[in-house]
Amino acid sequence: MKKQLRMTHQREVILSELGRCHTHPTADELYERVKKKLPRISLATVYRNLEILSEAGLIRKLEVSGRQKRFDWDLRQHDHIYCIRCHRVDNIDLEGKKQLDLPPHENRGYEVSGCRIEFFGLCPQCRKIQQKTRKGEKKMGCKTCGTGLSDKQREVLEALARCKDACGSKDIAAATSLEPKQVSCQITALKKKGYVASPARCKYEITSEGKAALS
Amino acid sequence: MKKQLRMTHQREVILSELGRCHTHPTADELYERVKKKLPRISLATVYRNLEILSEAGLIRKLEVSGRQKRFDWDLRQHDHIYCIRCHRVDNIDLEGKKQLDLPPHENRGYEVSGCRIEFFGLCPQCRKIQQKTRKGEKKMGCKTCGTGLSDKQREVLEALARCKDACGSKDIAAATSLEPKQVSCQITALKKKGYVASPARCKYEITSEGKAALS
DNA sequence: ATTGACATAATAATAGTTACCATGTACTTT
DNA sequence: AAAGTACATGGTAACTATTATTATGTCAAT
Repeated sequence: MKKQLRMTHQREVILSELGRCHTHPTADELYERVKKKLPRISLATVYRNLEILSEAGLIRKLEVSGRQKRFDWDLRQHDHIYCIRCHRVDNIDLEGKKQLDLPPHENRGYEVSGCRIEFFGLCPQCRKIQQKTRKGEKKMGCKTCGTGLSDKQREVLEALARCKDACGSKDIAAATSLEPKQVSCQITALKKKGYVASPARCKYEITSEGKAALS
Repeated sequence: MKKQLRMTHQREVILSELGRCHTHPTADELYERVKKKLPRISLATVYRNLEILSEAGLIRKLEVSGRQKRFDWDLRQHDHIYCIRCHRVDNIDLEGKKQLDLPPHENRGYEVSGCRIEFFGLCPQCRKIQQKTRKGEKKMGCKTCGTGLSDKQREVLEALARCKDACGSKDIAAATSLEPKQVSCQITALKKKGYVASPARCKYEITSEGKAALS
C-alpha cells in the first residue's frame, strides 16, 4: 500500500503560483491565478491538490479564523495576524516568545500536539477605509444583502421615490399592489440596508443610497 | 435609534441551555437540545439569537478552528483546546502567561485588537479510539462519504457479495450492467470506504464492513 | 385602537467545499 | 511491449453550514 505522489503539470503550476503569492491565498483566489496559465483547469482540481499537497507536507493549510481555508507556501514555524474586516492574513514572527507550553496538569487529558497563536485587528488598508466611512458596513458575505433588491423591495422603493415628501406605509400600500403589513415588513429590510430613512415616526423617505440602488 | 433586546421565551431557553452545556456547542447542537423544550422552534431562530446575544455581549462566539462556529456561555477571559479528530472544544487557563503582546515593530501596520491562543490535540475519548482502530478514518464531514453508497457502488458491492472467492473487475463487469472501466472506478471508491479489500493483485473481495453497509 | 418595532417559523438561497464518475495518463507486472 | 491497474483530471451535482426572505405574531407606545 505505497502511496505515490505524481508531480503533474497542474500540481507544478499550483505549487509555483502559491510560492509566488505572499498573501496566503484561498483556494479560489489561487484558482483564478492558475487559470491564467492553465485555462482548462477545474476548481475541483485546485481544491483536491491543495488538500493532497498539504497532506504530503509540501505546503501548509492554515486554520485561521474566517470562512475560507487558506494555504501557505512557507513551511517554517511562524504565526499569523489577520484582518477582521477584509480577512487578509499576514505573517508575524514572535521571536523568543514562541515557546508556549501547556503545563501537564492543565491539558484536560488531551494529548497535545500543538499550539496556534493568532493576532487580529485592522490591516493598514482597512484602517484608512474605516476612517473615511464612519459606519463601515460590517457584513459583506452575501451578494443580495449588500446591494441587491428583491422584487417587493424594489416595488416599495420605487413607490417611495415617486413621493415628494415623507409618507406613511399606508400611502405606499395604496401606491403599490401590496398590503400595509407587507409594506412595513419591506421597509424594515430597506432601512437595514440604508435605502430608507425615517425623518419622523411613521414617516419614511428614500435616501440617496436608495436612489442609487434603483438605477 | 434605541436598540432594545426583548427577552423572549426562545431566547431564555437558548441562553439557559447554553449555560447548562459545558461543551461549547455549535448552533445545531444547541438547536437539538432546545428543540426538546420548544419543539416548534426554528433552526434559523437559534442562529439569529446566538448572533444577537453574542453581539449584545451576553454570550461569546468562539472563532476556533474547524468548520462550525461555537458558542460559549463563560464570558471570562480564557483560552481553548480542541480535538483534531472530533472537534470538541474545552477550556484551558494559561494563568500568568496569558499576556502576550505583539511588539510594535512586528505588527505589520495592523491596529491590533486582540490575540487568540489555541491548543489542539486528541481529547481523552479520541485517544482511546485511536488506539483501537489503527487506521482511524480521519474524514467524517460528508454523509455519503462515511457510510452511504451511490447506486453504482451498491451494484458493484452486491455483485461482489454474490461471489464466493475474490474475483477480478472483469468478472464483476460481467455480473453487472457496468463496463470494466466503470467497475474499477467504483472499486477504488469502495476500497477508500473500507468496504472492499484486495487479497491479491487485481483480486477483490467484500469486507465485513461492506456486507454491513449493504443491509 | 392603531402603528410600527421587534420576533418567529418555515423555507429559499447562498458560499465554500467535496463527492461522483467518465475519461485520460503513467506505472508495474508479466 | 501488452495488459492491467493506480492515480489524476474536468465537469458537475450534491452537501454542509449559514443567512436572507417573508408572512405572521407579539408587544409597547402613542
